[in-house]
Amino acid sequence: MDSPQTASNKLWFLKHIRLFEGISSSEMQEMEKITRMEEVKKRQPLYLSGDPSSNVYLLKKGRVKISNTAANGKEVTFDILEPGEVFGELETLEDVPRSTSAETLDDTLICVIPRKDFDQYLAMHPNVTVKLTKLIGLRLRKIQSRVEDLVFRDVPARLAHLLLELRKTDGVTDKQGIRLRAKLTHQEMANLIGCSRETVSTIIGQFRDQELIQMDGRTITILDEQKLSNLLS
Amino acid sequence: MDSPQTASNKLWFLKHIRLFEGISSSEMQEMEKITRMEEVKKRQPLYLSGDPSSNVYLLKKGRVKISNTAANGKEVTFDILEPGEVFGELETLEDVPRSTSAETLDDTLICVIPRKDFDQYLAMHPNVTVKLTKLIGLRLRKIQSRVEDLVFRDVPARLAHLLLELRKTDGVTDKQGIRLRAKLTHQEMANLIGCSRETVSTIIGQFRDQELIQMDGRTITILDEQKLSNLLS
DNA sequence: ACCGATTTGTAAGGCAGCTTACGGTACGGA
DNA sequence: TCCGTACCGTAAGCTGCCTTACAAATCGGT
Repeated sequence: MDSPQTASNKLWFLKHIRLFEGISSSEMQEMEKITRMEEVKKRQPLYLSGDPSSNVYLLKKGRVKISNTAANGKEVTFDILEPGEVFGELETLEDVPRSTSAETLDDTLICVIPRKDFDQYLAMHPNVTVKLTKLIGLRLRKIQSRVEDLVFRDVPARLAHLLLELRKTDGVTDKQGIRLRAKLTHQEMANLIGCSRETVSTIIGQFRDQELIQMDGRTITILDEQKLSNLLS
Repeated sequence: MDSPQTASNKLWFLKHIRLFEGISSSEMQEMEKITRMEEVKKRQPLYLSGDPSSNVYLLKKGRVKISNTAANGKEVTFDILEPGEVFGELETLEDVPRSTSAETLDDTLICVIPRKDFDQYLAMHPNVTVKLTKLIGLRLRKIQSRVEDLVFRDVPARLAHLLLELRKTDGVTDKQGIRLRAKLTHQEMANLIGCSRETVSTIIGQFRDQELIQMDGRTITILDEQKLSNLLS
């Protein structure tokens, strides 16, 4: 087994971070110098809304949930990040408190970069800054489409949309259909599409009855992608 | 009256663009060279969703609405831009089709920058790139809070929130309270908070009855900011 | 100052999805 | 393999908002 604590391994991991796609390896080496690698167990908070924005993170292994919780306990999930993503950089750019919380969903491996070092690094590596701008731009477009979903679509359509999105990042084709590795709870799906847990249960049940999906324990398999797409209308 | 077509005036305007806050005037001069100034009458589309992303825009005078329309004709408004904003740069960064539409609300003055020139300019002016990243970051946080609004709050709270936000960019204090220069129709407010026009009419009526706001024609004056804030809870 | 076009006010009826409630099921740690 | 805890399924009742409908008011261009 590789030991992820070694510097050589850190470099190997950096290659798989989207921020460094198309970036020279000497520039990655410089980034390597300012990062600290950490293993974080599942279900651990990395930061909470309101915290000072002292670090930027690179996700190596496992998934991280970016969310926010209202006073009454209700939660929205903005994104579930897969390995390769940068996160936590938004607020550090302006040095304002965290506007979201981040929590690991699995046992993860993350790189931690102190805010100041990240700022300095960006100032010295303009092409990485351009890449970062593009990544933030992609995220903006993604969340714009979340707003459209909430305004234009009802819950069945939003849920179908979620499943079809998960298929892209998380789907594995097998004999019956496309299996989603995600294993989200109904509550987590509800937080992603903005509805109650009970409604997700009901609609998932309808999808199962209509043989659009199949459930094996907590694993979802998409059986009929076409009919699911039709629900988006 | 100043003639906005002259180069000297273009430069004067650039100083008032947020993207160039803290940027040297020699760098602004270079930007000046690649821009084309245009006057656009009110209610004109600048681009539509699906169009090729050929230009970036700087808004000098008047307001521009960034929105999207569903197949059934329903519309979401993502933002109403005030003078000083950059827009249309998101999709040009990646050279993908427009994901939103842009339309003037007033008679406007805009600067048009061809995509390639903007790209080149960014490559040569890293500090402007950093500034752009920060601006896009701010927009991302703004739209995240729109998602929170849609999920956490009911229509009265969302409308109160909208009015309080408009007060920041658009509010003028006068003897009765804070007058909003915006003059939005109920339909436009509905598109901003994700509800029907009729519901806005009803809730605005209730706010008036409770003397939280006052209406003079299409002008809204906030009478009791405190009580309006309480509605956000 | 006029007139067509746009916007506003209001109200009844319907329904999607929330809330409340509770029993059953699966999971994961000891 | 047991047991506590978390998650799931389902259903009845409620409600906030949408839809439909139409009349009144206001706007803006000539």
